[in-house]
Amino acid sequence: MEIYDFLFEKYGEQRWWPVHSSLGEGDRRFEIIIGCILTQNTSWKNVEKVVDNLYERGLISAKKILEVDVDVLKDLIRSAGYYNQKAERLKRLARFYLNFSNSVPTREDLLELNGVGEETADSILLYAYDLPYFVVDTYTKRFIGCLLEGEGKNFKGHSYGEWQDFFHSAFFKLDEEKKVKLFKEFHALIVQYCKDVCVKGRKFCEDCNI
DNA sequence: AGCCAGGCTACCG
DNA sequence: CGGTAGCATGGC
Repeated sequence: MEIYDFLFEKYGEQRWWPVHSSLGEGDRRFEIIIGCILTQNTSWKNVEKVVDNLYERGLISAKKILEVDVDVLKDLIRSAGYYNQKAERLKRLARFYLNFSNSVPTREDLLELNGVGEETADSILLYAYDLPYFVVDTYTKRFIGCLLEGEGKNFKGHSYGEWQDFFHSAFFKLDEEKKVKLFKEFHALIVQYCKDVCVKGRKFCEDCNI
């Protein structure tokens, strides 16, 4: 919690989602899901263009994504990279989303989808469905691995679940609503801190006050 | 010019 | 099982 407070004071609220707050409830959630897929191993800057692109064409909608021709979709999401894979993943997620229009998918439901791994599943559960799953990405591993095991290692040999458990157990006392709020913000703050201070390929540890 | 970005799958030993 | 090549674009 001390680390969280430090980061929040340093950077403030991160406001990741939604990108377009004028969307209706359901589409707003779907926009988050789209973002989770598109940003896989891709800078958010490149993804943002695509999200705006889709928004302007009224395609932030599971139904519309299913209707649009897959080659047209590929062209629209081009700048987010891996467009062949990601177009198929968006189609699968759109169908999935409609299937769960009256219920909430579980983590296992999400992981059954081709193109959804642990991080993407947790991002969707946390940011789109407001469920308390801490998201572990490469930044998070670098950040917390450095604090727990020392700087300069590659932090292999730990499973995704081990990293996640560290955060879950640290905040087990909070009620669900507070966890969700904190997990969303904490993860985004860690990303910001890593872009700013724990920059890959360079060592700015002398600038690290944590 | 080269490395990196809010990963996942398939396939290898 | 753990480890890794391939996927692709744009920014710095």
